[in-house]
Amino acid sequence: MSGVPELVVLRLLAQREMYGYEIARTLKVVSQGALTLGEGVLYPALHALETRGLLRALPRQVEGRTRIYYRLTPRGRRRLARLAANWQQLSEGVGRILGVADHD
Amino acid sequence: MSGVPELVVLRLLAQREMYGYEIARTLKVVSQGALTLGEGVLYPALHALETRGLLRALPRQVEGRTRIYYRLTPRGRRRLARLAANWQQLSEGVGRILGVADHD
DNA sequence: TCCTATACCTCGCCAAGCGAGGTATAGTCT
DNA sequence: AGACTATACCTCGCTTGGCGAGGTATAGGA
Repeated sequence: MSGVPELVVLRLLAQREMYGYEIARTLKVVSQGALTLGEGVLYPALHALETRGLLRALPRQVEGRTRIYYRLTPRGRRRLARLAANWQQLSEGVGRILGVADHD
Repeated sequence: MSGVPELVVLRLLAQREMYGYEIARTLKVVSQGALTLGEGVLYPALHALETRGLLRALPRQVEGRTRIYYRLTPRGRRRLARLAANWQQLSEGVGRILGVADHD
């Protein structure tokens, strides 16, 4: 219905390349704790997005640790636009329902 | 993650008693088409909500057809408050992610 | 040595979403 | 009479998604 994890991951990566752990941290900070993706959600999501050709994986060695940076592909960018529009719709729709004084 | 169907159903019923078919129609109208619950979502949701004691079912015969009106219970009202707050949180969180100019 | 932080991963469960199909009545149109 | 539309309910079964719990490994500080 909402596809929030996919949406927010794509949105962050539209800014710049990031690796999984970083995405998780950033999400928490930017959303002020309102949005937290557990690793059991995040990593499978990243793999799925890569498989579907929306992300490119760029593994790098940094300070002895492996980081897999992800970069948005053009398809990913289009997908993001679609999902963002959907979210906007949904969000406004729910907003209208929540805000009904009364109807019909 | 979002629990949108449950939220909007409870919200509508907080206004007044309604029956399933009516809920579906109203949802569509009020949300201006942004939000549509198929019957495969709506009816199971209503049954679940009733089982969990958040709704009371009130079957009535109207013009030769059976309508099952639903009324919010006090527990349903509390649940609605909780879900609405959650939604608010989520919605704002996603909003912040979508609106990032840049961070960190 | 041990703990914490960083950084990745998968398995398996449960819940949710949702299309497709089914039943039945009332009213309208041909 | 027959066909079609709108109303009104229902369930089955598939697929997706979310998510906790667990596992591996390195670096650095106590």
